[in-house]
Amino acid sequence: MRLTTKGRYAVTAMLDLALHASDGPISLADISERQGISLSYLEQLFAKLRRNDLVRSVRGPGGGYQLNREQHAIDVAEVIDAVNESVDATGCGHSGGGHTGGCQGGNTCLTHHLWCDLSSQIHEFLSQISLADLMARQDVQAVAKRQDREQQTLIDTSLIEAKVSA
Amino acid sequence: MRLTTKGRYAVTAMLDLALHASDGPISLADISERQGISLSYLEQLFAKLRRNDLVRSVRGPGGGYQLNREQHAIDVAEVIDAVNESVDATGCGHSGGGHTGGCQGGNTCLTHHLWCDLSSQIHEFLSQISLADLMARQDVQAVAKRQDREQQTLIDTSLIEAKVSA
DNA sequence: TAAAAACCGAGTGAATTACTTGGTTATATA
DNA sequence: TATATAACCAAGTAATTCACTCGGTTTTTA
Repeated sequence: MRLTTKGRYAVTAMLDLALHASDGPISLADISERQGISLSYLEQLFAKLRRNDLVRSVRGPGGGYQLNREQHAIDVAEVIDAVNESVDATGCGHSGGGHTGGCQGGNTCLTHHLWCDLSSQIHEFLSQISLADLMARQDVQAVAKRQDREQQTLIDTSLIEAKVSA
Repeated sequence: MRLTTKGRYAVTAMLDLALHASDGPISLADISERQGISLSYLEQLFAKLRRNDLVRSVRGPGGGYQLNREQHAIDVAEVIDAVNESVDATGCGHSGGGHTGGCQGGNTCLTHHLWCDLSSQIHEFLSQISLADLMARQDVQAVAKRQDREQQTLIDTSLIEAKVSA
């Protein structure tokens, strides 16, 4: 279980999808705008999310991505695991444990089991939080509301600019 | 609380110090041999550990490093924090939380509080584990015993080689 | 037919990791 | 007092990852 900004981006994007689920398919351009993540990076992340059956895509105009399961049936841990899929399995790290490398020559290192414990601890924590849980949080609601307002402002502004240039 | 191999190396090295505390100061060369970590890298890590008062050094022949506190008074979290000391404090991440960056323009991102929760969860877990706790673990005892045997074999071998070349 | 969107691959600058090289200083011991 | 040991220090470096850019193609709707 690697914990990097990559996984955070993925969870943020998935949560954005969940929050706007009622609007039909959501384009990555929308998510990019709202969450401040580059479009191409989102494309890479969603390719992995799609491969892991966490989202489904609709192509063409009006298309975008949708959650492939109910919001309470997707947990944070699997979102992070999906984008971190990197099959190395080198060293002593029996895949899944998260502790790959660090043990020399097939021998477990001193702290091997500690990291395994920690890894499962983190996994346990994150697998008990679903997208539905996140959506119910007050802080998430507040941020989401602000982001929608900001995006609307952007749209209005560009409409005005379009009229001015016409 | 960043979790990388860097922190793991540091904890492994500190645990090695704790396990051989009765032998007086331990040289980094010994730790390097036993734990398979490069000497210079250890030097860098121990410079930070020393700066954080986790170890003290003895220079000259027979010198090395010793724990600067009792084994039960040093926990895993502070060892990791010591080697990860990188004062950025950019973005929304109020230092200590661990979630730096990811929030655009001073605004907290959707999952800001989630990562703060997780970070404190991990910190909580690791701060409750002392070097003494680690030493008491059976798996650690077993690995330590094997490592000492291996090192002794190396010493014996080089002694024989020295005699042969003489 | 044009535009919107997913899909795809290659490349890139910045940061980090783990390490190497090549020193200097301090100190115990022969 | 000479020598070896070991901490201490600074610079550089290959490999990896991250987050992103660029330049496409394919599918689908209007």
